[in-house]
Amino acid sequence: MSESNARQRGRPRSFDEETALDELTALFWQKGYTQTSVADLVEASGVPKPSLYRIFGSKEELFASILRRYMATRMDMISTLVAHAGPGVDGIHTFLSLMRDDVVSGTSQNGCLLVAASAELHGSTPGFDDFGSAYRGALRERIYTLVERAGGADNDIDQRADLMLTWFMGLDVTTRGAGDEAEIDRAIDAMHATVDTWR
Amino acid sequence: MSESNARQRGRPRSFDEETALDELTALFWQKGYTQTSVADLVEASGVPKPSLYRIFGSKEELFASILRRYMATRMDMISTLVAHAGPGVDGIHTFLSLMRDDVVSGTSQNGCLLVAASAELHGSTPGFDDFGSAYRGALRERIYTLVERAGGADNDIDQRADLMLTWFMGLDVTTRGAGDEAEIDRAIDAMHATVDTWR
DNA sequence: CCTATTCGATACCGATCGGTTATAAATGTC
DNA sequence: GACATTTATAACCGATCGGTATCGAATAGG
Repeated sequence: MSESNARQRGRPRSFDEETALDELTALFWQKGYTQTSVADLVEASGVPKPSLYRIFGSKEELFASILRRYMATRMDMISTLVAHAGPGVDGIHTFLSLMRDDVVSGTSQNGCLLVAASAELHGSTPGFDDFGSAYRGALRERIYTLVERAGGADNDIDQRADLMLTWFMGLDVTTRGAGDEAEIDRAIDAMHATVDTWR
Repeated sequence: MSESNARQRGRPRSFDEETALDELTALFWQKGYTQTSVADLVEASGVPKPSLYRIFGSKEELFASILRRYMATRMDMISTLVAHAGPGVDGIHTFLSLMRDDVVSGTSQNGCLLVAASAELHGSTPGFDDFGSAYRGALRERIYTLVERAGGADNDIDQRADLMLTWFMGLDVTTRGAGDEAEIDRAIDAMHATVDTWR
């Protein structure tokens, strides 16, 4: 509570922190963690280098902050999609259509940042593996509620959620990997067809 | 034909090229392309640095050679799995079981190198995106023949192959992302359940 | 034994890496 | 207007990056 508007004395910042975080996120998203240099970050965000380190500590801590922030907004977005999807098998179809919009022409044209980051940093930079499994866990919860509202036996619901979760990560890979629109549509249509058998 | 045994004059090499390639592949596979330095490669493979550059040209060309080599062996392996799987829906179940062995205790515990590489280098290092789409294309051919032998309408076969392809990439992500054995089993069991509906 | 040839060991290169250290420029407070 | 405080500018740091050049060691052909 006492934190907001607490910045009064001293020279004002030349950048907006949220805007800068958006641009930092976009750059990491495009090029990956390792391939993005601090000089790149400074140039793209307009945040001076000493300020970057004063605020975030290091490149690694900055990336961790960005991943946390991204995780929160992405989970909010997926929760919203699930909420808008409605109940029943039709709700899943609606959800898939909404996801298609985001993947084809929305913000997720480079796949999921968390998937890319955990895949890139696994085995070389410890402390980032947790992001990947946390993402899969949070994503599964939302997919589960979506699938649950379509009915079926408990065991079926679990397995359908697991299938859709794994499929979802595969769609991320396809999206990032320069997959053209037709390839993405084939992947999504295939899921549509499978969902149809859940009626 | 005239190429084999052509290396005669000059000081003999202190390393076996195929063995070295295996170790270079393993290192790139673990740490990713960017996070692996040439010094790491030299240390892990035993190939002196000048020899690395004399034979492969550059780090980037070396990685391209390794990806081509990996692609060939991986496709051979998957073709073998498909061949051993046999016809019918049961063949797909067998295929999934064989895949599980490779993912859990085989050579693919870090996921697919091509998936990781194209995801890492996309957007930063041009010329590697093709590997990803080529991999998905070649993989889809093999999955298609597997699914085709289980029967069904042409349209169904196409969509089932697309589903299984996307699922497959998702399994790669799960495998690489420090997914424990139980999580991998859930992903595979979910596919088993879906395949059961194809009878 | 001499030469051509191929490779290994070592040192080296400029560039870039992530990160820091002045010092000056703005602000609010009094 | 003096002062404390926060930020921006710019130069700078050692380390490491990918890549190369030099030179000696090891082989085959003659």
